[in-house]
Amino acid sequence: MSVTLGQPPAAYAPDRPRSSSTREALLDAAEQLLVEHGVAGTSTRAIIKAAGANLGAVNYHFGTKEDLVLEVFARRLRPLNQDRISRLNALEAEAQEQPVPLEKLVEAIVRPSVEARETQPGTTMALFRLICRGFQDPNPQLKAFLNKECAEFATRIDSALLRALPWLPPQELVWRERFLFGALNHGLDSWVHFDNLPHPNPEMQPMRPDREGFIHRMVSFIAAGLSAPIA
Amino acid sequence: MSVTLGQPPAAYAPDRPRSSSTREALLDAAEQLLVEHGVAGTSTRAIIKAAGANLGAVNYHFGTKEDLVLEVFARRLRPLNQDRISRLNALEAEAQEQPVPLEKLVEAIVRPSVEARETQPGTTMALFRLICRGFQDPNPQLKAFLNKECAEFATRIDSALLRALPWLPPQELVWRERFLFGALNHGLDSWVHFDNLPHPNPEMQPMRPDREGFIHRMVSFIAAGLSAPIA
DNA sequence: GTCTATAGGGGGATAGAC
DNA sequence: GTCTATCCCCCTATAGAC
Repeated sequence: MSVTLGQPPAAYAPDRPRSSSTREALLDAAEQLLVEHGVAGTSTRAIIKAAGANLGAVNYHFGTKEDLVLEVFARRLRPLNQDRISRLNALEAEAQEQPVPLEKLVEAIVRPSVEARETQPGTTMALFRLICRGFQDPNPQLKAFLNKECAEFATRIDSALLRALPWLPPQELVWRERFLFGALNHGLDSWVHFDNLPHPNPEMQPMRPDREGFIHRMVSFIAAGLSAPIA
Repeated sequence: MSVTLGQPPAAYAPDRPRSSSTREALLDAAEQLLVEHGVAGTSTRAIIKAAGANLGAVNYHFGTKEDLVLEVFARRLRPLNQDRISRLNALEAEAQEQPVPLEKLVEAIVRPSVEARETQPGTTMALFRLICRGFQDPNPQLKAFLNKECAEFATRIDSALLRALPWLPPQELVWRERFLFGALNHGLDSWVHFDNLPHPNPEMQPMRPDREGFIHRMVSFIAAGLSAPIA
């Protein structure tokens, strides 16, 4: 029952987005689906379908679904934290042994997240939403992996903040940093997925600030919180 | 091949926690599993197994898995927001037409979350973690449902905060409230699931404050952030 | 109200052809 | 490196007995 003999094997989805390889296509497709549906809500089959690949390719390139998911996170987190560390290096070089001003440090945390779209080709803002959620994911392995990826930057920012806030006991900084990252993650999520739902109070109908306006608002709130007097 | 004829039908898990009904058992079991594994990571079968019930019971009492999940949230959110509104009423009565001080308002937001375990019998602290994650769940229906459940309190706290911060444009408050709830959710999550992982800097090895200490730290940070000067 | 049985659809992983 | 076929599992929802 052979027909049209000699026809070359056709790609299954000839108009799928072209990536440099199947591996990249899988990562790109997985990233978008994870953003939309979360880790537990995304199946390997959905990923391969969106990537125009097949089940075997996941096993070949990543081993398991979980390894693929971790690489999706790592691919974006590595340059993000590198950017943060570079900014910290620049600030500390500029300050010449003096403590770096608090607002500058907070900006070094916040800005790379907001600007990732521009500094990392292919990154969508929605990606950061995924990272935010990852830190609260029920899967403890994912949480541990993300913490490991951020460990170097975390150590650096800890000591810089302690120098900027010399009157603050280190034990207090630990908790304030957690509030900081909560505000950052949730605020960024709100900004990226801004939905102009009608507000009961028309005066408070939210407006979406531009990038610099958003960074400024975030830095102001966080710097004030970090500087709060202690009892 | 019948054996031990006449033996009464045994419960599948005779030592399971006794609730007032199958319905309550399902809600209790679902709540714990949702906290541990998230919405997409929790199956109806896992719920019925933990509750010592059967698949039909879910359909009978709730209709679908999703309806069960929404009721798990609603059962805890209703009294939580009632508590917040009651505190707000008391503060406004006490202030007699004057604006309520900012710290008092923030405490009315924070304290019911932290104290839910005591004011709502059966509530575990972990439950709040679930609610926090629900607001970032990929399922938009869940997010919309939670927003609806919190709408009354949200309206009330908006106007109270605007009175306490008369110099702050309402448009600015909108964003600061989002930072607020991010800090609250993430901070509470850290406190409830405090894991004493070794910190690279021994000085910053975190200690878990008691309930009042935690509320105080949270209120200080948030009140300072809300009061930050505007450009 | 409670339970069993079953329908009907995906799920992850892998073996082995090409 | 890529793909198909397949194993065996778990999923939700429902029909209908008790």
